[in-house]
Amino acid sequence: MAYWLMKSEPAVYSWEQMAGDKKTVWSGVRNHQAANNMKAMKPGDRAFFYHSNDGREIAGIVKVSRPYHSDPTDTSGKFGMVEVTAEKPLKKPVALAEIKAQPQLRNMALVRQSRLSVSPVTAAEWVAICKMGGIQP
DNA sequence: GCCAACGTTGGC
DNA sequence: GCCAACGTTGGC
Repeated sequence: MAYWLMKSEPAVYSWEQMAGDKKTVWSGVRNHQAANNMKAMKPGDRAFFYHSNDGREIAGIVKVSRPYHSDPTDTSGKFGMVEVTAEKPLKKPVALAEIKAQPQLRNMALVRQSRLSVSPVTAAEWVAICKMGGIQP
């Protein structure tokens, strides 16, 4: 069981839409590092749903419901996608500023590589953020 | 709106 | 294979 973080601009696709849709495919990723992270995902893995740009906070949790497979929006055939299902919102969204203020979270991929749209999360980071978000890990 | 980080492209 | 130019992401 691994943990991840997936970014979305709320103006494009928000947590509210994610929760309404129940599940969605994470298409459109065109970065190899992000794609490799999705490749490593297994059904049942969980990911934080992060609002980038406008919001800058973790809003909810999704679960991987289908492993990496080809992305029909990529005509080159190089990139794939996973399918994720909304699990639950955080009781209290966790802002990027709060994450940066926590010494034990300073090494998060989210902080260190701000442009990476799909990044790994360690078990310790997962637990700490769930606690900050007011939910059970 | 600005800019840092970083990926990609293309000339050589 | 190197590197300058350029485009994009995303925080501030």
